[in-house]
Amino acid sequence: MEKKQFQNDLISWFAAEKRDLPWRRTADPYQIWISEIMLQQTRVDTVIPYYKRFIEKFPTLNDLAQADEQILLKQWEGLGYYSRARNLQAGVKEVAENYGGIVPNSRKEISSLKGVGPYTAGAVLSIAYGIPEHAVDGNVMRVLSRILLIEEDIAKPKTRKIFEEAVTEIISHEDPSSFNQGLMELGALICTPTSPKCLLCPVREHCAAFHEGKQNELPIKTKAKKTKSLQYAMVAIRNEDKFLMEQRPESGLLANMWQFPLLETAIDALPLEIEEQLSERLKGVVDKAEKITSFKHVFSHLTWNVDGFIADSKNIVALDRMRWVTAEELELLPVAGPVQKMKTALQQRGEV
DNA sequence: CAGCCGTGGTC
DNA sequence: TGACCAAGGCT
Repeated sequence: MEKKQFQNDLISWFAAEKRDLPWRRTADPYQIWISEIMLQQTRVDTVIPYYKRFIEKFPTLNDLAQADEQILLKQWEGLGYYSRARNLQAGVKEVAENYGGIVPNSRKEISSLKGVGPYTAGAVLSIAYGIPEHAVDGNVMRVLSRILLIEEDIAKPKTRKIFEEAVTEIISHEDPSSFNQGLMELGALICTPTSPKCLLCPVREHCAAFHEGKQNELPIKTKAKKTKSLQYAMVAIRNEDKFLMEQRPESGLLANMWQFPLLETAIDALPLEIEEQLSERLKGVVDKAEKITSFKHVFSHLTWNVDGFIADSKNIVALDRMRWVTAEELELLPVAGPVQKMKTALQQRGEV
């Protein structure tokens, strides 16, 4: 491949066709960092409103470093992968304390920050600082697997190294930012997973797969395993105008997010069984349980089948990591998808 | 390394 | 409707 010509074709196309995205209107390494974390495994259209609100709420690195975790998680609510938010804040605090508030500009230092892996390190270094470092994500592996006809399985972790070496070899030293973003933009707009638009591709003369007619066979990617399924009862326990909420554990699924008390159950658990198990756990009396909804929630690696109940209680004292809240206070707690679905069911009954 | 970690869109 | 996908990182 003619390296120089490839760089020119890619960068020229990017200059002409790039989308006008909010994080492309700033040169602030902190704001670019935010965008890269939000974009991990998440679509551009989904990220845009979150990014705008987030930058408005936490305009500077110090604003985020000093933020309350509940406020931060509330801003992240609905985006998913909530450990990203907590790792991001941990990384930002490190920069505030150990780097004088300046995002470090070496791969070694920036990679030591919580939540910053090989991709994000290269993205921030190249986009914010113009340093010719590789930033290999799913787009880049798909695009280069076709251009360079690489037939390694991109689902395997060790394959990423092959692409990092390839990018290091061909990256533009004049404009590494446009080069890296150009590869990703090409993957998003032209060199898509299915039916790539080769006739519109600015670098198709450099593409080995196109010449061989193999663009639809690449990349090679083994399939994911199917997810496990779990059955739960989620119970809105009411005492006058308040509901009992509990905060999930500090690690694992939906860490530190809030939920209505949750009980792993057999399929079609009866209201009486729910009352009994909850009274036992909460050391009080839970009664008048009534099923009000039933839904499925699919996570990346498992599925929750949830029966939603409403129940009464009079003498329950909030235990560790629990709190009685009004409908108004409930709106301030960060909650994930399953609890949102429960809140919707409660709203339809006029309970909140 | 494999498994864990969310959500919403698409075909 | 199920399977796959989208600018990954942590353990």
